Amino acid sequence: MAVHMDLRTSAVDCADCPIRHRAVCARCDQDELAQLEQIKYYRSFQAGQPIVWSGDRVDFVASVVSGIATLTQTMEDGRRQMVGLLLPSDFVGRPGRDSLAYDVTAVTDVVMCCFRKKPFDELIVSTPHVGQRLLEMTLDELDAAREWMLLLGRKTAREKISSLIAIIARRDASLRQRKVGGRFVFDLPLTREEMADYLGLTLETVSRQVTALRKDGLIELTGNRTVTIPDFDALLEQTGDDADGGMPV
Amino acid sequence: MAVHMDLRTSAVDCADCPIRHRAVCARCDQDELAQLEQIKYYRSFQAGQPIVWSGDRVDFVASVVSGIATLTQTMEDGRRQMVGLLLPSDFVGRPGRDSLAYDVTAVTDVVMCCFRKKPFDELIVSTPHVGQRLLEMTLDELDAAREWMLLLGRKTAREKISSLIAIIARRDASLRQRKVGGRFVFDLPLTREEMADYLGLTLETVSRQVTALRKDGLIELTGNRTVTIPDFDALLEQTGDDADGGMPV
DNA sequence: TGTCTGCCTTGATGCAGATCAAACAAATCA
DNA sequence: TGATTTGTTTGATCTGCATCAAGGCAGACA
Repeated sequence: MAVHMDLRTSAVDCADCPIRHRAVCARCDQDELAQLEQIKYYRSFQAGQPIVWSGDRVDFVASVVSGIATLTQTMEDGRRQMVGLLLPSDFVGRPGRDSLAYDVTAVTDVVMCCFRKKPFDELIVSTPHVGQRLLEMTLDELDAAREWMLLLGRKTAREKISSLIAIIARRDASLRQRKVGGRFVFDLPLTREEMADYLGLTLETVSRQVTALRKDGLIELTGNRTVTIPDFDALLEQTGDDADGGMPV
Repeated sequence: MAVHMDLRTSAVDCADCPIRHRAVCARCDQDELAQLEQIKYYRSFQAGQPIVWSGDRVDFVASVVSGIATLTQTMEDGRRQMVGLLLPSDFVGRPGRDSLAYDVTAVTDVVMCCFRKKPFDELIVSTPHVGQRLLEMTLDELDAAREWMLLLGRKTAREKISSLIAIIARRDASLRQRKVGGRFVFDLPLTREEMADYLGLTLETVSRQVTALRKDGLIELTGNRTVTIPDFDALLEQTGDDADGGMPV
């Protein structure tokens, strides 16, 4: 078993921060940034470690700086549904409430930029740009959640897998500031089981459908995790979404 | 076919508004309210009428004053998934973007309190309380969407129906400022097909499961729409959620 | 070197819910 | 008054995915 420890990583100047222009602080001016800097600290989590348990009191909100985390809901009998996938710059926590309704788990090693909750809540009231940016990010997440609902409620297993691969490819491209046209290579950050939890399927069905997409030439696999999409548009046709499929950037 | 017309109902003073204390204006002081009053107007929609089409340009955001509306996403081949259920005081529209990613439809006759979009966007920047309240409401909606995702991805048909009935009962009770304990009577605002669209089922399955719940004595029906819940806790046990199930008010 | 252990694949079988089909009930209309 | 429409129920059958079960593969560790 790995050492269970929360590393305090050395502080990073906001000016050098890799997520400076996308995170909740994106709109802040120098003055606001200085205030945030006062209440921030970094925490690291190892792959597989819980970050927050559902219902537990948390005294911080945070941005993902690097790595990937998930939000999951679990029923009493163990059925699990992923309800959020957090990539760098995504925000965790709920201003004005001191616990979350779902578990937050580090999928890879994760570094979070945490803000002490109470002063952060006050910042939302006192300075405009944090709240405005948070509203915008929350609206984006709501849109994503609604698209996810369509996937869960109405798509077939094959459409679900194709959609997930397309979503991850797009977010990966966006983080790396690339475009997904033509041939595109990236790493799946999730195991088959995590993909199943995302999609409302079993891991066996995920495995079968991934194999099917591979056999149909829509994706290529190097090992279990590295995916090559030879033709992004061809993959999109398998998702069930209409051609124009929205989502700018 | 009914007359297709947008009624301009007579203006209502915000002070007398039935949703004054719950809507996006809940936190506003007199001064802010006066500014909102400047840019607001009422619109009525008849049951079944579209309010906004996905992708269309909209020049307003709005609160539902009375009646019920739905947000739905539709795939090319006609598969439909409801992604939002709007009751009085709920908000429609996306500040900073001039179209929506889903259709908005009046289920019953609906009255909306609309705000012209451009000045509303400016209000969000210039006055704090509208943006803060909107953030809070959006976070609530996101939580609800995530619970809905668990329902869509992992619950059985019976659990879905029980959950939907419990949700509607709770929201109905909240609007009427009652509690749902013991025996509780209310009207289902949705047809079987709309329930199916909400739950990611077919209308036949909805019908069968409603019948099953009735035969098991968990609900009683008067006509197709009026539901009596003789024992709310017994119904909750069918939802698959853990006993404490969260959600204050 | 062998043997765990975690993750993935593949096969056989079963079932919940979809699909197809028909009939019923209540409301609206001619 | 009967005819049409809209929403609902019920039955018969089908099927996509879950479930149950085994085995494969690569990296970690003794």
